[in-house]
This record gives sequence, C-alpha cells and structure tokens, in this order.
Amino acid sequence: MPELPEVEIIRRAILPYVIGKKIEHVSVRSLKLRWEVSSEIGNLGGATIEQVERRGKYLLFGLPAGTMIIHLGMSGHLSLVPQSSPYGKHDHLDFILEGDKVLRFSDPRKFGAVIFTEDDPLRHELLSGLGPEPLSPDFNGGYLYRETRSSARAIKLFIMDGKKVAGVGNIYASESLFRAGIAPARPALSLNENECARLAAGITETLTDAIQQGEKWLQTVDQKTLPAYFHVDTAIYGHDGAPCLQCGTPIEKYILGQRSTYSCPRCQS
DNA sequence: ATAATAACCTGAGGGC
DNA sequence: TGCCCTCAGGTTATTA
Repeated sequence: MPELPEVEIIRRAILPYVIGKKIEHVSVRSLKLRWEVSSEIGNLGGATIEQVERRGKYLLFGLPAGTMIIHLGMSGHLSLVPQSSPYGKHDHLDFILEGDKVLRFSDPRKFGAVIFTEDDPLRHELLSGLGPEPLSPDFNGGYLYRETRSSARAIKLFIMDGKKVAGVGNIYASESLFRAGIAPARPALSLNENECARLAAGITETLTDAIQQGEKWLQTVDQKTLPAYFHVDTAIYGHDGAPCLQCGTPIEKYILGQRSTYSCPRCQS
C-alpha cells in the first residue's frame, strides 16, 4: 500500500543499515512477483550497496555492477531482521548483509517487483516514462496547467497517472484535492491556472506533511526493524460520513476509476 | 492517441 | 466455525 511518502520513509530508515554494507548472499524464495525476479538478483552476493535512491515509488539500490530496482506494489514491505529470524510465507527475498542484519522483502499480494539492470536505471522501461517528482521544482502549477490542456479525464485519475507525476497514489490524491478545494471528478482540462497552482501546492504540501509524520513515527520505532508502515493522519480519506473538518458537511465516498474516492461536496468544487 | 476496463494475487473483515 | 462477498495506499495489458 505504500505511496511516495511511505517509500521515502523506508528508504531513509534502512539507509544507515545498508549503505556501504556488503551483501553476503541472497535467498530468493519466490520468483513470481509482478514480474519475475531478475536472474542476477540471486547472484548479488559480494556486492556492496553504495546508495539507495528513490524515483516515484521505486527504490534504486546502487551496486557496483548495476542497480537493483524494487517496487513494493500494494502490499510490499522491506524490513531489517536478525539473521536468526525465521521467514514466513510472504517473505520472498532475503538480502543477508555483513554483520547481523538481513534486509527482507515481503509482499503477500505479489504486486511488487525486484529487478536488476546494469544500465542507467532512469532509462529502464519501468522508469523512463515517469513524470516529474512531485517534490521537485519541475512539478508546479504551470506544468500541471500545460499537461492538463489535452486531457478530459477526471483530475484525480490524472494526478494518479505516473506518466504525469510520479508517486501520487489513491490516498494522497484524495487528500491533495481536498486541500486544494477541487472536486476529484472535474475534467482535468477544466482546471484554470489558479486551480492548477493550488493543486500542485496541495500535492506538494500533502506529501511533505506525510513524510514529516513518517519521520516522527520513525523516531518512535525502537530498533528500526520496520515492522509496519506509519499510520497517515488523513483529513478526508477513509472518513466517509464524518463531518468535513472545514465545514462540517458529511464527507462523501464514491468510486472513480475503480478506486475509492473521498471528497467534501461543499469545500470541493 | 487517449481513455476506460480487466488482470495480476492474497488476506482481512463483515454478514449470514 | 465456515462460507461468501467486498475491499485493499499499484501498475500494466488489453480493449474500445
């Protein structure tokens, strides 16, 4: 279920435990994820993890011979466990690191992916089409206005399209639109410049706030084993029927593009 | 070319 | 307790 903030928090959390660490060996217990686990992954023993970066919801592990790309899908998770820790049904990969730590990839629904590429990962077919990072200067009201001119689809679906902007998922899409005061079903091209500016700011602020919440949560987690995700404090997602925080009108829930959508009928138009 | 939908997979929770 | 149904914070392949 991780979106950009959750992936970013995982990245920051594991950073001190994996940077500069050698992978002793890799246990691949399940090959069938969203795509088959690259054959190179099982042979990463001896490689040192030089860096861990993020692009959208993808984690990029920089290794001497290339890059391991990890996506967590809907139910994926990374944890740091002792070497003695027994693996469960959904613990598909273990990266045994020098020292006592194991970086463990778990994913009940298997929508995640673990891919290796020796080329520039940003040129990889999974990443090359991604839109700008929402927390970079490339993403702003002007960009959103230009890109929406030719799109009649609902604005919520538009901002969830990774080709338009990377990393915005179902929860933060609803949250951002609420913050911007824009109805999720509005055709993208119906937004004017001012509304696009508000929405871009809404997305940026929503994601930044969530990352800050995640940072706080991290400090409360004892050994940073990352047993779970932090719980995001949402203003509208999951609050159907409850009074809107701004005006008290009951929050509505409906389906848009096969996904649950929440909005305030009065504050968002 | 763009946009709506079907599909991948498993578990949790509610109603009966 | 068990069965059936719906839903779940993602993304691509297929269809229209």
